[in-house]
Amino acid sequence: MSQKVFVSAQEVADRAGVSRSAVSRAFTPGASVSPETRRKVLEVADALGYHVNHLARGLMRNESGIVCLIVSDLASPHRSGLIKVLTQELQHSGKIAMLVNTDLSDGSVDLALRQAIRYRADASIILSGMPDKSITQLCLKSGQRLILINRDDEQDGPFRINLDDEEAAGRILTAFLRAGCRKLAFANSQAGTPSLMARESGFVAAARAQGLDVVVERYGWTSYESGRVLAQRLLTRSQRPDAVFCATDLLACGFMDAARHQFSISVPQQLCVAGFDDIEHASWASYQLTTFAQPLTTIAREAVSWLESGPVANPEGRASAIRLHADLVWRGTIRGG
Amino acid sequence: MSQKVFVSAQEVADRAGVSRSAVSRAFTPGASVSPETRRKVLEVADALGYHVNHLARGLMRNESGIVCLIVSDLASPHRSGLIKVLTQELQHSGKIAMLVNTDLSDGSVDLALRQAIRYRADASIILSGMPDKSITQLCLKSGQRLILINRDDEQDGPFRINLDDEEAAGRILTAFLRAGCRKLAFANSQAGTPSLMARESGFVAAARAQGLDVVVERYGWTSYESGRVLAQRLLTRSQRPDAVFCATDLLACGFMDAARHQFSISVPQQLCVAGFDDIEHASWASYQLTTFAQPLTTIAREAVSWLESGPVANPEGRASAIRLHADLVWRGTIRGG
DNA sequence: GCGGCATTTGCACGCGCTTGCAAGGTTTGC
DNA sequence: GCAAACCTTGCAAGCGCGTGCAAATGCCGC
Repeated sequence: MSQKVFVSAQEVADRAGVSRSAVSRAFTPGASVSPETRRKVLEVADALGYHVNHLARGLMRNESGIVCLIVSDLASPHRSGLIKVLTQELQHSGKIAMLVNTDLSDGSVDLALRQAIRYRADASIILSGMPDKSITQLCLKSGQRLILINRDDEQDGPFRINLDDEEAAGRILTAFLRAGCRKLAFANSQAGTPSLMARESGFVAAARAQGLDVVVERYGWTSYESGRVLAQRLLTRSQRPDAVFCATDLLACGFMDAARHQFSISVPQQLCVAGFDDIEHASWASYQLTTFAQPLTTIAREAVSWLESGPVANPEGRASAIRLHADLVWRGTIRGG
Repeated sequence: MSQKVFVSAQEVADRAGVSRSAVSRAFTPGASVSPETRRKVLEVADALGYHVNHLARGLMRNESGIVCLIVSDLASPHRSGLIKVLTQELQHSGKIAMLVNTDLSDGSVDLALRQAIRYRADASIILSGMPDKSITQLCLKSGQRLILINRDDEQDGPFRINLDDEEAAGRILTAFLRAGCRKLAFANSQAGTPSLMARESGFVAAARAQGLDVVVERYGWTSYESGRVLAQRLLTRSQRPDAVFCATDLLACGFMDAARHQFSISVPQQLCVAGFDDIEHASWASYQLTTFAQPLTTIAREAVSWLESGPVANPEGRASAIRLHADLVWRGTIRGG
């Protein structure tokens, strides 16, 4: 293929009149090398355009510096926002992100993890889907660290970061009730993701505790289009809801557009709407959606700081998880406030 | 750090009763190995959870399989859409994407390219910013391939993929004129990206050719918020424009929201608007924006197929670039059609 | 001037893998 | 039946680097 000819440490050593080990040490923080030698080496290296080969370094150090991000539906606002802060935080701590898109086939989360193993990634962060238990075990046994974000898994071993979806659902119910709503609905996708289901069941349970029923409708993917379809279904019922909690902002946007433009329902006068994620459009003038903000930065920081925290205390991958709080962002789609 | 203990080829060899070379060959397509040996090896490998170490393989083969994506503003709809198709196509051709976020400091495109060199990436694809010429030369000299997307650079060596922005600008002018608009405006960000500037100058030039003037306004980043500010500036002029070409859909969304909700101007009756990119929201009911579609899939395919096309014909990095056509997506923000 | 110590340097080995080379085994043609 | 051709296989070298170890250097106090 391409004749790649990178400058090697040997060339730098020769030009600087030192041994190859000296070059190696010059690029290793804290190594035993005199300041003057280091300076000389760095100078020559810069002039020659030398860069440490991280493939080889990873081989020796048994630590590649690579962290694998496993994600599907990568173009959705929430996902891309999360990826953005994750890459930022990772780079900040000297690591580099490898991105695996799992949109294609089905068992591809497993395939993605295998890819991570091949490149000897220090860790994998899973944002979508759910790996098979066997492959999870393989990763852990190999010493790879695993982080699940909003996956709410029962498996022990991986580090899990979740939001308190049920609690949020309870809060939004209170807001609906205070606005005088009684005919409640929940609009969900059919994805069946744990966090989506937690929002749903949390909302239903909270309503039931108040003696109220919730009409639950699920359809398709977590997308704008699904939101429209859900509106179609929920707003044509004989008992039209006066408050809808959408599992996601994207659904909420589609829902609102259908409600306004198709059914000429005014929000929030005739219908209260809430979403989840606080994607960018939620704040746009056309939506002004009341929703829950995902603490993206906190999630990323927690993930990275767990990675930095050294070896797992308990060798037999002990359970470890945190649950974060989602702030309610109050805008204009719920009356009162 | 973490005691990573991956299964090695030696262990597989021992268990399968073959030499280490046999294992290596079993995992190399087209290598000289009997079908039976290969089967045996793969079986044992699977049982043991062996995975070829791509760091070591990359070291030997002088080809890591890594392609570095260098990008800023990663959460914007257009960027994330591009990243999505790029990762897809790369994975399809057996490569893996490394993601470098350049949001932080300024010279960080250069830093990103250095990172790509360290990991001996087979190629780098630059979606944002502009690398220094010296570092570009270093990459090329090292045998790294370079792709610039929508960067419209003059440098020879890198492969450049661009859109025909000027031609698109001409087409949108025709559409405006046909709708009876004569008071033209162009809303741009201050980013000064070549493609944004090409849209602007193309539009201005086309208008001038028709004897018409264009009011050009530039402000801030390429964002929704900037669109609102631009609307503020353009719609309060004594001579209010009746047609605005926004350099980007995001700007157009902000512009339209401000026009409607703040100035109570109806689109397209009183004001025609066009954007560029065809991001997802452009098709949403609240916007129905007439815009140009970036041929994302084609861009990604062209990029990857250029990577696969083997060594550069001309050793001294010859110029090589393509210019793609942006389709006009006709929706509801221009009268007539 | 010299022994003791701390610092710096070079040597050589190994990380896990690929691959040229030659040896061994099997098939084919005559 | 034997040589030539082919397919497989193992050996060993080497990819670029980090690092333990021992040798070399420099410094200090006496």
